[in-house]
Order: sequence, then C-alpha cells, then structure tokens
Amino acid sequence: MAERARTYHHGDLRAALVDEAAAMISEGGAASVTMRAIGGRLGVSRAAPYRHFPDKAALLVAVAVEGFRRLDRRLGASVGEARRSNVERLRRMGEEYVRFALEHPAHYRLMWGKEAIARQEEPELREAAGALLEQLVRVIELHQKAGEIAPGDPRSQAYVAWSAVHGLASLLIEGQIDPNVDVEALIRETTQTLLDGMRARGTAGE
Amino acid sequence: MAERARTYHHGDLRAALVDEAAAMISEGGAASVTMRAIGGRLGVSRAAPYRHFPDKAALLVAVAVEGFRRLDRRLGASVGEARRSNVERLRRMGEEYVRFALEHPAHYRLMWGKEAIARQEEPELREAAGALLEQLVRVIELHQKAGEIAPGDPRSQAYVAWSAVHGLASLLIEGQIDPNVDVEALIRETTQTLLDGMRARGTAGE
DNA sequence: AGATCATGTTGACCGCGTCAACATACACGC
DNA sequence: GCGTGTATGTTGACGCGGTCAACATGATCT
Repeated sequence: MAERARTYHHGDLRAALVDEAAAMISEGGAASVTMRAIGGRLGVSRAAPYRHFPDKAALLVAVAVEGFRRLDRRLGASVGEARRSNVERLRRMGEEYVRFALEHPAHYRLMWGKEAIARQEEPELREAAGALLEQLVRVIELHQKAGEIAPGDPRSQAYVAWSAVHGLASLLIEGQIDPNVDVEALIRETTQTLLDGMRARGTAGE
Repeated sequence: MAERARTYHHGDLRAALVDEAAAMISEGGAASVTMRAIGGRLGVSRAAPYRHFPDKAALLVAVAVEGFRRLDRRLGASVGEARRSNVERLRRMGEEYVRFALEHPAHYRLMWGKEAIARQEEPELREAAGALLEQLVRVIELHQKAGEIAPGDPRSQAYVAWSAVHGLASLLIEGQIDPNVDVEALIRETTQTLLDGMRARGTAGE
C-alpha cells in the first residue's frame, strides 16, 4: 500500500491520500470517493485530509495530475519502443492512449470534466496536461520532417489527433459504443483514418 | 416559460421540471441543479419532483434525452440544407455537432458521462443516442455510394467520425484547448482531416 | 524542559437526496 | 350536487457528505 514509513503521526499522509483516492476511483468510481471513506481506509479521521488539501476538489486535482503523469510516461515509453518506421510512433501513441483510458476509465474520466473538478484552472493540472500535448506536438513535428504527414501548424494538428483518440476513448468508456464491436479493430481503424487524413493535408483554411 | 396552463395543481409539472433543469444546467452547470432548487424555481416544494421522477438521476436522464433529440433535429436540419455536393453533408454534420456542444456545454456534458447519470442504461437514453448514430450511418452510406469515402463497414466508420467530433467538442468544452486558437478553423481542420482520412481508406483490419 | 508548529481528532453545521405521513384538488359514478 | 378515490403536492425527518472550529498530541528547536 504505502511505500513510506509512518515517521510522523501517520506517515506520509499526503501521498497516501492521493494513492488511496486513485485506488478508490478505480474500484468504485468517482462517486465512491468521499473524504470520510478515504480517511477511514487510511485509518485517520475524516478531517485529517484537510491538513493536506484545502478541500476535496484539491485532492481530486492531485489525483488527476498523477493520472496525466502516468499517461505521459506511458506514451513516452510507447514512442520509445516504436521500432523502425517513424509513422509507427504516432500510431502507437494513439493506440496506447486509448488503451490507457480503457484500463483506467474512472481515473481517465476524472482527468477531464470541469464538472468533476471545479478547479480546472489549477496550474499544476494545466501543466500536466500541457506536457502531454507537448509530447504529441514533438512527435508530429518529427513526422512532418519525415514527410509522413502534411506540413502545417503542428499544434493544431496535435489537437486534431488528440480529439480523435480522446473522442474514441470517451465513447468507449461511457459505453456509447456497441459492445459487439471489436474494440482493438476500432482503435486501429481510428488511428489509421487519422494518419491517412493527416498525410493528405494538414492545414485547414478554406 | 411554460407553454401549458396550470389546469391541475401546478400545471404540467413534469415537462416544466425537465425544462427548468435544462435551463439551470445551462446557467449554472450541473452542480447547480438540485431537487430543492428546481422545485423552488417552479414554486413547488422539494419533494414535488418525486411525483414525476423516481429520483434525481431519472430527471437528468430526461434532460439528457431531450438534449439528444435537439441535437438530432439540428443535425438533420443541417444535412437537409447541404446544397449541391454530397460530401458537404458529412462536413456540415460534423461542424454543426461541435457547434451544438459549444453552445450548450453543460447540457452536452450531461448527455455523456456515466458519472453524471448512473442510469446510462435507460432504454430511452440509449434509443435517443442510437437515433443519432443511425442518422450518421445513413449519411456515411450515401457518401460511400457516391464514392466519396472508401467502402467498409459504415457503422465502424460512423464511430470513427463520431469520435473525432465528440473528442473535439469535449476538449473545447473542458477548456483543454488553448483559448488563442481559432476555434472555427480548428473545427474545419478536424472535419477536413477526418474526411480525407475516410476517403483514403475505411476499413481497419490488418 | 518548554515553546511552537505540524498533524490529527471530535463535535457541530448545513445542504442535499430521499422517504413517510399528511393534505388537497380534480375526476367520476351516483 | 356529493362522496370517494387517485393524482399531485407539502411538511417533517433521516442519513450522508463536505467542511469548519475547538481541542489534542506528537515532533522540533532552542
């Protein structure tokens, strides 16, 4: 559970709270996460978390930030192991992105949604999400240089690519997609269509 | 406000509740919607809504269903007015889809999210969402026949297209996209990339 | 050791969803 | 027109959850 010893009153409560909240989200969804329950599972009282976070939203922000970092690391790793061809990088990134969402649906959902987290403007959160975008932009620039996708503003292309994978992840997570469809095939088709579209052009304009 | 007279105790409360809830969602977000507040704004007591909906989730489902219907109508209209070229239909549908979401962010958000609505399985909700998908599938079939997009299972192509526009709508709504970006241009770029990708191929597989 | 700060606990408050008991009005058969 | 039943609405109460204030205690520093 906890990686740290309880040197203090409890130990490293702050980190434990984030971990525990993340675990609870995975187990029982966001609705099951209550300050009282988190405290209970960690053996502290209901108000203890307030010594580390001003309110529940702040705790959830920390959980979301952690999610962004994990996703960022995972995508980085997937890009790294993209063998030979360059085009594989973007494809693998997209596929891994969706898989991550499918493996951690509640956590992924939390990472978005102004609703769940009123404090969408927390700098830490924006930064974590921004890092993800930056990574995507860099990969797209690589592809552009290799002539694998059309030239154009890599940032807006990144948004387009992000939209595609985030949209697919959302639809899958929210149960909007017929359970009979082959999910893996759909992921491949989506990324393939995206790559084809990006190769064809790139800038919008008229 | 209300289109009906108050023939009964209050009038047509059921419909009024749905309208009012939708209005409150638009005004103050989903968090501002409480059974007590809805009742208050309609001049009834807190428990009155329970005569028409078993619980809050059921009311929200009704609101979400109404949202799907409006979106469905709007897309239908936009397809109708797509002049000349066939390819314009899908493009306009996509653009209108995103615009709808931008105009009614909180309502759009409610239409998804298992989190907001535990009862994602309500047949009425599934049906409303399904109608939307069907409309998209039909348009895609038209395009296929016109040779404007590659052949393949129109349903999975519909999911791909839906993913793209839903993803873009989500990112925009949740404030994940740099506010300096030209939104309209991004919408056009996204739909264009999607159309290019769908023209290039269509089926995934290996 | 004593002062001080960090950390945790307990008690209390309020808003919210919801149910039960009670009230009222409309509808319908006589 | 009148009694009766059902649909609709109201009030009171309960329990849960977020949160604050007052209090307790362990750690830290001189």
